[in-house]
Amino acid sequence: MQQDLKSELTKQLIIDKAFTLFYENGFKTTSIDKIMKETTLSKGAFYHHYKSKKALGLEVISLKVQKRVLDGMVYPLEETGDALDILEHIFITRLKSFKIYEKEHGCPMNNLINEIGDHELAYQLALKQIIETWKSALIKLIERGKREHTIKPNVSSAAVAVYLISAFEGIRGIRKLYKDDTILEEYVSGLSLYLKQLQA
Amino acid sequence: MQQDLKSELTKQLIIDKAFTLFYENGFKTTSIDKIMKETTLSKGAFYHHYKSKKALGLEVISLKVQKRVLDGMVYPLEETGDALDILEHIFITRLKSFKIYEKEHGCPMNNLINEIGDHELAYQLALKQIIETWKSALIKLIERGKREHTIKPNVSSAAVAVYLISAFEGIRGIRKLYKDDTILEEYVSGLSLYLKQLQA
DNA sequence: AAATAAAGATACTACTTAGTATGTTTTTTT
DNA sequence: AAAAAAACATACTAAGTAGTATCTTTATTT
Repeated sequence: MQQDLKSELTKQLIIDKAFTLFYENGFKTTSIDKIMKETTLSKGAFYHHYKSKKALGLEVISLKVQKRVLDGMVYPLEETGDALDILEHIFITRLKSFKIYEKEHGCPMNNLINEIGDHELAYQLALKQIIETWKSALIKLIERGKREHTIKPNVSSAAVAVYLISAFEGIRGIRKLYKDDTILEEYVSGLSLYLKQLQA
Repeated sequence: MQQDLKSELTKQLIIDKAFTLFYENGFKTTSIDKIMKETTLSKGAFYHHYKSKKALGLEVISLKVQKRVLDGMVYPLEETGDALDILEHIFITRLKSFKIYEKEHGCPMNNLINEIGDHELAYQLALKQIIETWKSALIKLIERGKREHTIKPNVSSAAVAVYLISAFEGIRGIRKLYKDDTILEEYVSGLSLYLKQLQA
């Protein structure tokens, strides 16, 4: 196989397996050995492509974790239509569409924020960048809603954005503790109310 | 020293040091050796009092972590006065009163929820119980607010309770990524708005 | 085709981990 | 005061950890 392509495929394979193991079992308790066992490649292969576990962690965050948030929570905000409807759709419909697997294991980003968000500046920056991108996209949509008179003008867009993100990440952690969706439905109900009150 | 008192003091010492290390460095990366080095006692002493690290973790949750939440977030809900004022005071004033240390390291309970909330049923149950207690106390206060006509009657108390808890835990994780309080102030602003809209 | 470099494998080091076995010291019971 | 039990200490085991050194295999360049 062509060398640069082979190298790229191997790195992607490592990143994919690493992401899944980090998500299911946590970052710190996932060893390079466990990751490479999943890829059926060797430890030598890993250290040929990455200089350390930290370097891998950063790539997993900036590639896999970021992509998930962008695809699921950011790009959909850029659609056309009523701003509040879009918010409702993303924060509620999407939450309800999660598989049991995703409900059990929470949000990959939030898991990392709480596990390693205060340990290394590099992780902090990589994770913060995702949050900032998300927040900016939310603010942009809320501002549009104000201009189009579907959202009350006298609310701080940044405040609403931060409050929406906080509650969403919070509930994804808390849901892990439960075996059914009651708590999710209560969150959805609380959020619906919140969004209705933003209506112009 | 009297034996049962000595035993109790040693266990308390271990739990205290364990809580701090779990909080600062995470549960999984805190070893029994590190904990016992802090106590200046030996590993033998540890395994005389606890049968495993898991047993210690459960005691830390049900004693230290639970106590913190009860003292800071639950008991104050039982005070007399306007229900919304109490909510505002606890969720806002308290958040602002946190030391840099607590802002940097987030919420001990939320850290544990996200680090080990999906790993062991026993941890899940212990953490869930704290959330349920908190939620019940919030519902009780909101119900009182409705009876006293300070809170709108047509909102679901459980939904509001869950939404408040979610956002609070969420922001305490997210704050870890930042070096200043801007994000906290935006959260507070978003929450203020939310509470005002609950006013009867 | 030969030389070179990248990709990957194997075997290691030095260290950390939870937990155990067995010892000594301190307190309590008789 | 002697015996028993609890509190604690020391030294270990077996398994796991990140990372390195050195090898073989595969692809690229000349």
